[in-house]
Amino acid sequence: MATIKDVAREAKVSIATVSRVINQDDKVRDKTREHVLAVMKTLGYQVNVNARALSTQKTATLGLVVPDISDPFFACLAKGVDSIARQHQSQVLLCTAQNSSDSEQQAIDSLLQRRCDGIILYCTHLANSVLIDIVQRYSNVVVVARNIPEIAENCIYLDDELGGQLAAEHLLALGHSRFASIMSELPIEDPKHRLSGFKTALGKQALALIEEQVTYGTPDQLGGELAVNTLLKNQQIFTALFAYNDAMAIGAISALEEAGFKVPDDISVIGFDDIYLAHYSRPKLTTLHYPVEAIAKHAALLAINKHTQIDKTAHSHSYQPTLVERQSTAFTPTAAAKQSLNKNQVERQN
Amino acid sequence: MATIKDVAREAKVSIATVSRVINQDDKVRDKTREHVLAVMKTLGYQVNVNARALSTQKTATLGLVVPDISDPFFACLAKGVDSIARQHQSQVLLCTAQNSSDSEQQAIDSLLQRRCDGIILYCTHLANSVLIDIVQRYSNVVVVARNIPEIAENCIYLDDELGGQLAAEHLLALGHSRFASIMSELPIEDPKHRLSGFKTALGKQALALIEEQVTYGTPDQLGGELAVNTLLKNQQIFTALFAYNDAMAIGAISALEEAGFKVPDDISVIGFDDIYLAHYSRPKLTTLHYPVEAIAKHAALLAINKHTQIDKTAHSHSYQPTLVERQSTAFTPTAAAKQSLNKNQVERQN
DNA sequence: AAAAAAAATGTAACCGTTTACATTTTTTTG
DNA sequence: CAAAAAAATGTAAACGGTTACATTTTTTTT
Repeated sequence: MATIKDVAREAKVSIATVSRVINQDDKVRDKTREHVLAVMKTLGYQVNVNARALSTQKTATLGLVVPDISDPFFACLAKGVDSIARQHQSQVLLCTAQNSSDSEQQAIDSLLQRRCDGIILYCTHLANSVLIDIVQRYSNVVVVARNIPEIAENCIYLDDELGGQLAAEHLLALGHSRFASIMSELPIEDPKHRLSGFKTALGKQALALIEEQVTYGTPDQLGGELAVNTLLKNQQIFTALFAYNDAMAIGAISALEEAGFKVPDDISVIGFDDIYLAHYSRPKLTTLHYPVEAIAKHAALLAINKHTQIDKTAHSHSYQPTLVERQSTAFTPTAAAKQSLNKNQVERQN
Repeated sequence: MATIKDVAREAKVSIATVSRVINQDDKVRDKTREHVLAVMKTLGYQVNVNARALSTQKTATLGLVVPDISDPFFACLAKGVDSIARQHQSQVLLCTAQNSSDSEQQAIDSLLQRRCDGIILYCTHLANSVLIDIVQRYSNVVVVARNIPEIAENCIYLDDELGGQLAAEHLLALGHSRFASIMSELPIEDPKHRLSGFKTALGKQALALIEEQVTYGTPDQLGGELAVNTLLKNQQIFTALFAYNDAMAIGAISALEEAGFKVPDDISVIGFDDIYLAHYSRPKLTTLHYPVEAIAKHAALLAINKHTQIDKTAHSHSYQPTLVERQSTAFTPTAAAKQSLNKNQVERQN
């Protein structure tokens, strides 16, 4: 592949002049520039950005670590990061970590070794202490979906506790009183926070969610199916189910319908994330919207130190989920009856 | 960030020795190695792979261009490429091209500039002539989902024509005789091939698909909805619908049910790709399986010139789709009646 | 048209590695 | 224990760019 030297030789100018043409420096005579550009074209010259990075100490690269890029949630995250990268003439270097802390550590090392201008981490296995160490050493690292006090400035996360509360409040408003939940078994904090928020809101109505009504599984469709089957096998009775995410919720609906329950007529199911799966499924999922693209963008800007472009009035480091009502939740049969009674009364009054 | 010089100075050895430690060269005394490793650790040293790339002319990077990473089809493609990259101690550099040939060209340039060891392209806008030029100049470029004779050795693609045929044969076997199709409006060849195969198979039964029974849209859920609505508005009558991909098929089902048709009872819908959407949707989609991960892996190996690891007996440069029967297709009402008649007769005979 | 000022171009050091080759140190051999 | 052989370490040139500074060329001024 042609180098700057080849171009310089061919164009009979110095490499400095070629470099100026490449970098659109205006201190080049038009005639020279055109000549050099022509030579570059015939040689198919492409600047070597690795060499440039060495001398400028900038790589125009944003590193991203996610567990699995084929999961639509992370694909959306990647999309958000990519859009910021694009705005800053940068590219995304994608690392998938295969669900182990070793693999996550490796991914991070390889991004550091590439001297990414910024690094965004969605880690599900690495311990807080490791992340703290990394962020303190390398300040261009941002941690997504974790709230670690020691490195609060480099964390962007969703208020999962609030999400759990909103889910519970929605189901309570529909008249439900018997709940169950299926959560992710991964060693991260989100499921704990979501569940804790859910329980808090139930507690306010003097309702509870006991241990037997919660089962765990992998945060995907299959995990949802299995988790619901465990609930059913254990004879748990419930009319409303809170799932860790949309994929699990969809798996849950499958398993429930397989078992003869109608969603939402017999059982209401609420998901989390609001990735586009939620639209595709039948019934369309009621879920909590996770502003993942906004979070991704915020994280990316933070990572490349473009704080100025972040709308700080709108968001601190914490984002809030919002309820999206679709068709997988409904009034409980009894509540529905009451509701229609009320409606009749209202109609009669009119 | 610490450099090799810092380590050398601190460890009181030459940079060559440090380099040998980094690269696990065995010509280093154990004692020296341990000492250097210790210094590297305290300094938090990470090798600068850009500098290394300059000197070794290898970047351990695989470039990938796709239209949109949040589309699960491309996310699967990325996953396949990533898995090969991982096997070769490499990383994936992801470029999304925003549905324009300019954007695609830019993405390719930026990957060339990074001197990726191999480059995999899924381009939906760039003309064949441009791709031919690129591949002829840079032999480590592989084009996915295109069959361009001039650069056949660097193309990996699906036999879309066969896919269309299989779809038609499946619907014919279910007794259908009135067809419609919704295809992608993007300027690529896949939809043409799929439709052509579909028509060929219909032709063999002296059936046809006229122009009015085909509408076009963006290859996503919304595009599917709109395309079906156009069909319905134009009073097209059909009992079987062939969609360009699963997302359009799901959109189509939405629109059909909205219009009062039951899928598959009134109208059968067949998709294409068999991405996991196909499982999530209700009814689960009958579709043509697109071995996208296998194709991605094959392309990645080809791009990094590891021909030896490709199972050539199993696959040339062309892959074949396979029919996956799920629940979105069924016998036509009349055929269903006949079928049950046959069944009764068989039962009576027994 | 010569001198001064401005613009264009060139020279060379540097970025952080790897690696062939030179040199020094250690081990083996007789 | 000295010489030879082997092993370990160091030196310096490359890799392909950028850029401060020096030099040359062109333009402006008088």
